[in-house]
Amino acid sequence: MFRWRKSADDEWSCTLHGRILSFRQDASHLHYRAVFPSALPTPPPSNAPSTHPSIAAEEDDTLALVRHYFNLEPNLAQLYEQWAAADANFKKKAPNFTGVRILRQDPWEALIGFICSSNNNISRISSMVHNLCKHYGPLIGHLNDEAYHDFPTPAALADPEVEAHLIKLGFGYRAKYIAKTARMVAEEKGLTWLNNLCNPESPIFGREPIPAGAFSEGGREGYQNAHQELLALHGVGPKVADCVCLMGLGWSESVPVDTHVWQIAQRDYKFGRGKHSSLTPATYNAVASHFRKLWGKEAGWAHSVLFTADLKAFSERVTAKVEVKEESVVIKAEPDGMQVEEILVKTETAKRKRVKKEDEEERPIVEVKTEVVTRSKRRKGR
DNA sequence: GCCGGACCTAACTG
DNA sequence: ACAGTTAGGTCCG
Repeated sequence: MFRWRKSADDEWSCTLHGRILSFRQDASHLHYRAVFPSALPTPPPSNAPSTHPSIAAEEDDTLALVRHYFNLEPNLAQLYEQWAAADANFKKKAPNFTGVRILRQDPWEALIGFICSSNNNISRISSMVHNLCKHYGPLIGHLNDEAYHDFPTPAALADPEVEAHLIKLGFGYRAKYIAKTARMVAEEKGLTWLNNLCNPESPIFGREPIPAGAFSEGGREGYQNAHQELLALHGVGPKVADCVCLMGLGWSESVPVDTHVWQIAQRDYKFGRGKHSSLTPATYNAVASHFRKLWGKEAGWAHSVLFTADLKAFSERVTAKVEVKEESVVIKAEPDGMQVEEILVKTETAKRKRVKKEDEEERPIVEVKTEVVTRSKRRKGR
């Protein structure tokens, strides 16, 4: 999710499953197009007569991929109602705060991305992930003269010289985390090990859903197991493990407790005193379990909504404080579909710019709930 | 199990 | 100009 970039006015692009996906949103629809690599590495030699072989509509899985990736199935309104009914603070802090969905990202990419995220800021995380793709990921194609690479495989990052190179690229101490974790996954545990930690209800793209176990305050058994297993990797603590569980493995009850959530827990949920005065592993579990008990099986989703709402409120307080006289333009809603981190970057940079440079003309602000996906446009060749 | 400190980096703060 | 702080933590002793 740290890889999405603005490819044009009002258009965002990223590689996904071997193709470049671009999105544009208007008042009623989310438009997408997919650009496939002109020369696939393994083209079936049997049917390669045409220089511009178009993919038959039946064979194009892009729409299914998009639906899967953006996790569009769950009923947002119903869930918001449920969370608001169970939690007065949620009701107060996150009303009408639509447009936050939990992406179903590739487990391996999520793992490395969140290892990069530790004690770090989003713009640097993005550039780090971008550098991983640029130097170790296969080239998929170009868009507006910009190269688009896929995320590197575990084997590509397991190369012995990776760590030194990443340090040169400014990864800091995370270079070692990435190199070690890549070696463990590539040479020891295997990528299937990681993928098999997925919630069977929302498996990696292309596989059939299978019911998962029963929900409890500590989370389903599969979730607890996945969280536990991930902790064995270097650079993966409880928070990163939960991020991977939630956004890479589809365990919706996972509640990542970072410093910000910890602040919220102390301020609004009576944590931070007595036995839970500091964020120890025990406190971490208590906080996460408390939110699971409160919000239920989709606790991780509710957590992201509350988190985003809170950060936005904070951001607006800051803006109001710095820029007292200008209050005409207010960001009203986030574009749907983007993952939380992505949203936060955009709002914050937008606000910063406005405050500092009086930069007008930011991204158009749309109040939409996009549930409809239409207009498949496909391109082939170059 | 719980604490305190170190840890890469870049942008921001006083 | 420049030390201190912060950013969606983790590891080590």
